[in-house]
Amino acid sequence: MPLINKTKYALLGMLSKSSFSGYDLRKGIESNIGHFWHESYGQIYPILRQLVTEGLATSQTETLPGRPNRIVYTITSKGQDVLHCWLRESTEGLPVERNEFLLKLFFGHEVPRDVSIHHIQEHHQLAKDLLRTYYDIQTLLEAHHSASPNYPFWLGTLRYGIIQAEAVVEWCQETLDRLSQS
Amino acid sequence: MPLINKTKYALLGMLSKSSFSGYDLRKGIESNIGHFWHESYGQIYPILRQLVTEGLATSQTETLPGRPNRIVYTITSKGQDVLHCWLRESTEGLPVERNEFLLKLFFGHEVPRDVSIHHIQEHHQLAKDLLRTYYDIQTLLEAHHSASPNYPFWLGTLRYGIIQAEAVVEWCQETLDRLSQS
DNA sequence: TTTTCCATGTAACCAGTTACATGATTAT
DNA sequence: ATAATCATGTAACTGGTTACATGGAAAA
Repeated sequence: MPLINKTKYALLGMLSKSSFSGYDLRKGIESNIGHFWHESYGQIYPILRQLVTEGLATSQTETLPGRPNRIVYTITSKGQDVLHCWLRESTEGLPVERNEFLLKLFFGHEVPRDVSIHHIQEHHQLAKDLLRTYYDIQTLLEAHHSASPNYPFWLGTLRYGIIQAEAVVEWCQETLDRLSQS
Repeated sequence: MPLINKTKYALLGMLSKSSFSGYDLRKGIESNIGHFWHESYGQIYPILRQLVTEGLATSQTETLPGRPNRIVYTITSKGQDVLHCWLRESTEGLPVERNEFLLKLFFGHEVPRDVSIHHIQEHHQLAKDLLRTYYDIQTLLEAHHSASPNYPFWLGTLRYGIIQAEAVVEWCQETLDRLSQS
């Protein structure tokens, strides 16, 4: 059993909603949870076959004329058990991710003040852009999925991103003020 | 030149403040920027020697009786140039980090409602604890470093953590409400 | 007396991305 | 004509952690 590789569960989670080929899984992950989760083909394809050998999914090859074959994976009840078991487990601690932007800011005294100010202004713009994207998604989510049983959960993950991005926008304003006047 | 390995710059940044041994660098990184940056010995020691061969740092071995030898590294002016050059570069994009907590929440409909609620309550507690830690650090920072030229930058990185943690606390309240009533 | 601290170092491993190969089809 | 899409797959690489080895000193 892997220590930190959660790709398996991300794939099982997607397969719990519907059957997918490897190719579609990648796209589905990107569009549904792409703001906090990525998977590359180099991970997806080997692990899908692993799921089959472990009995957590089955595969059927679709042959369509004039198109490449598709291998469609379907979760098994054993796969659902494994997914549910993982979903019940607590996530331990907040993992410390490396933040290169903060690393540069921390050593900001080494370079002229306006260098850091410029970095923060760029960060500010990124956060505002991201926020607008999130607001658009929120509108779409409400319009198309507000009746889905998944809605409160999907809205929850989206709101997480929104609140974080709003906080970053505020921080940029506050910090630009401080660096300008001190 | 490495594509994403920034350990070199983290080490140069620390060395720009003062000379360090590998052992002390680890501790210094942990206590100064440990909330957004980690380094392990497996990275530190090889890269320190690499800094010396690249002329970015020099090393002197300290021999003290009854203690293990220490190898103390000092940044060179070339090392400072390299650091300053990196500090001026823009950080591109916000890297998407994997968030296992959100992954579980996204698939929350697969398990009973109280499972997700429990996860959020735990997350809430973690965020509140982290926030108290940050507030304590803020008090210490103000008391001991408010006159330092580094102060606005160090405060900036700390405030970033505070604002993010406050946002998470708010989100937990909002989301617990929504999941309880819907 | 057992654990922790000091201090350096490396081998083995794990996770993950990138870049490529293949080749037909469809859109620009 | 050129590029993008569909679709699977893998080898090579990079980044990073973990676990261990060494061994004396000081603290619990």
